[in-house]
Amino acid sequence: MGAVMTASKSEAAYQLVSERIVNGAYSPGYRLVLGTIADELGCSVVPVREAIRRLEAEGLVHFTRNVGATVAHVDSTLYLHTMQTLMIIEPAATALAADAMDAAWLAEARKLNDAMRQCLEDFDPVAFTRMNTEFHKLLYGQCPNPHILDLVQRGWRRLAAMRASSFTHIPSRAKASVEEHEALLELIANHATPAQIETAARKHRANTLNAYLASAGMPPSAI
Amino acid sequence: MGAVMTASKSEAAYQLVSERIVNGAYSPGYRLVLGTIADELGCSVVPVREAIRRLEAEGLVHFTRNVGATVAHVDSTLYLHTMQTLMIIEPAATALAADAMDAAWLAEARKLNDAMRQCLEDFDPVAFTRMNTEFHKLLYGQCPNPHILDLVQRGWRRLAAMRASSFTHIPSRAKASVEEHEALLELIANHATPAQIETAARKHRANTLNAYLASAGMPPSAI
DNA sequence: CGCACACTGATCGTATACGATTTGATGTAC
DNA sequence: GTACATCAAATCGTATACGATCAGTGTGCG
Repeated sequence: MGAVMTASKSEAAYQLVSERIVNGAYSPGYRLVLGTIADELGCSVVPVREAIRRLEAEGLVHFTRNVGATVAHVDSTLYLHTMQTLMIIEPAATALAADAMDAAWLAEARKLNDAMRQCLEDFDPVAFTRMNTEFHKLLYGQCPNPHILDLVQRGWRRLAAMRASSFTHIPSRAKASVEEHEALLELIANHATPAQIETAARKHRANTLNAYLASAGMPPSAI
Repeated sequence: MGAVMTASKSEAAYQLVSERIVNGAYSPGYRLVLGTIADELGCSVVPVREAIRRLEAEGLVHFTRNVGATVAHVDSTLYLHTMQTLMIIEPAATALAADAMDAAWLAEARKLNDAMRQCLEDFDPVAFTRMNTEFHKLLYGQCPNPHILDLVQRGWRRLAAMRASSFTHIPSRAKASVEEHEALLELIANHATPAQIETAARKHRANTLNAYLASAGMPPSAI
């Protein structure tokens, strides 16, 4: 046989719905009907229900008793809250991952950031966004604390779900972003302390958040 | 009627098991058998299963496919990771809640911290721990970002589950803790910036974490 | 004596079935 | 024309049932 049937149907349902939300195939507000998804997967509603509840815990879907589930609506508040959460956790994850950032890691990160710079010249925002996601994954991916790593990943998944619905994109930040990445890598190359790395990474995230806040006519983040 | 039957059975199962884990009635390693819990609640296994999976997502229980669920084992690593996560998130939540800390709030917090000081003199570690939990809840409880608030609460629930199994208690930190609380309240009373509040609150948490690390012969936290 | 293997009891995973609840529509009174 | 009561369809929530899987046990063979 090709693939080993290790995954449960509940897991399959989770993967399917999750991916579709992150991809944007299911837009915010989309009604998730248990029976429909169950039919599509060729299983009964019980595993689907479990998957939906898991996605609810992740904040990707909204669930109302006896009514059903919908893909979570994206509004400026939700976006703000997600960005704020990431602003706090991701830099910490990055700092905690400092030990794992060796020469090979640095080379890869620099290569990726250079590719992002190239995207700027090519006016390719789609590739830029994809690479930016990859770059940040490189930053926090080696975090040795699984709880923190999980929180960061969930945050990025939520962001992806929002971006897929083209909620927000701030082109004016792109150039500064690449430069801040560069500065951060420089810090890391010079063996800055984890605390310094965290500060710089948070600054980077705060700048992105504040650019959004400014565009929405709101005051900058307090922290 | 007394209570309105708004809660589903799944919710009831979640509440029951959750409370027992946090209380310590179910110790780490305790085997959670769906059928047994279902009988106890007078319902079938389906809602219980859903509750267990939710607790798994929270990190309170460990789940193995086709084998079953057990209350998550507490080891030094898990404790460390949980403390580290709280060290990062709770101070941020506190800083974000700064706006809501008015005179009335300050009075209540001071009263609680004074009561903690009294517990020190009375050598009452149980009341001290309870009040410490309350004090920190006061600190982060007004955080306007629901995601962050949720993360902090989950962290404290995990801590409670560990403490219930008397995993750790560091009496030598108690006195310093009260004094650090005092200093933090002083900062807040003097209208320090959220960033300053976050720094002080993180210092407080880092001290607690480092006291544990030192007692375990490990190096202090990098951030 | 130790190891491999089949067997068994317990438990999980999911399908099916049915009652409970909500929603939206229809009809009627005002 | 509007507001409200009533009803039907859709959907959810859970009970029950049964097949699937795993840990533990006993037996036979090397």
